[in-house]
Amino acid sequence: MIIDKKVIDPLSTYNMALKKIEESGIIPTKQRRVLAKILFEKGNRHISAENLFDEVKREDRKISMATIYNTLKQFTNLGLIREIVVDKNKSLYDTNNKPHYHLYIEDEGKVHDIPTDNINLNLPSVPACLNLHNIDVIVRVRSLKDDKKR
Amino acid sequence: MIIDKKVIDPLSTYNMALKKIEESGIIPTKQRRVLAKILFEKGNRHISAENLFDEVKREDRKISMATIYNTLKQFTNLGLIREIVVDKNKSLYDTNNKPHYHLYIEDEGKVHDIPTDNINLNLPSVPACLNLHNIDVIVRVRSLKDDKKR
DNA sequence: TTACATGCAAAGCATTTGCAGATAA
DNA sequence: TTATCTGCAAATGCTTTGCATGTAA
Repeated sequence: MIIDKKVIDPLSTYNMALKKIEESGIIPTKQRRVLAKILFEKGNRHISAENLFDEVKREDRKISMATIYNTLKQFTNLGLIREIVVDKNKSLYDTNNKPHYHLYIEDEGKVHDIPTDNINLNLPSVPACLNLHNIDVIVRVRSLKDDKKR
Repeated sequence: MIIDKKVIDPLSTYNMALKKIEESGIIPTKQRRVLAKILFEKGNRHISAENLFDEVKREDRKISMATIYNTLKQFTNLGLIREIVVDKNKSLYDTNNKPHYHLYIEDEGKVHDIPTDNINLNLPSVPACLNLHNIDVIVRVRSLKDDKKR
């Protein structure tokens, strides 16, 4: 299996995000710029609200959880990031907005991208009364070492 | 697209569940029998803890939410049902324990089964260090009438 | 100046847990 | 009898919200 670790021009992704924020009518405040930087400068990420909070702190800044949640929702609505539902206990946000699937390592809580061309998904067409929104594919695995658990 | 509505011998599914409960060492108490009946007698279902609670009430019984949650977890551990994560706000439990995928109608919160042979999923093999647990495929759709929303 | 954004603390909500009383075998 | 189960109420943990204060343009 090939796990996608390719970083697709992170700087331009960040700049594109900033541009989208400006164009969208919301103010590119300090907080939003800091969060966009963390989200997009390092390439494709799968990050939780709490992780984001910690990374902000690591840069000697502070952004409240309320703002982080608000911003994540706004960025999601702008199509900059995508919420991925792999575990009901914690929302993860995916900065890769190109089509791809996910490999979820359950005992580590880690998510990796799988390029769509690694999965041959031959879906019959959706009925006319329904609007296809997305197809989520989550390959759930466990590290062998933790196999006894659960 | 063919949505699987086929009911696969619900009575025997219920009996198999009862048998599995007895064999597993947990006591087949009144509450567990009532819940197994609701879950398995009507064929394949996708039900939440709250829905279950209401259905119990509709039969002029009462089982506490604590017991419903505990029982759902036990049944999941026995492999009788499977937790499906389509929306982080509510857990759904799937009584169909054969391989299949899901069609999720987002604006209705409804889930339908899709037979695996309707989706051609050609997955490369998983590395030896990882243990394949499950592959979730969720086809997310919206009713056209609700398309303006969100 | 003024609409919009932030952040604190409180609220909300699904789920879990502690524990005393109840029940199955 | 005794281990196990049930159910209440309280606790938990993530997420959202109300609202006073702060900020960008």
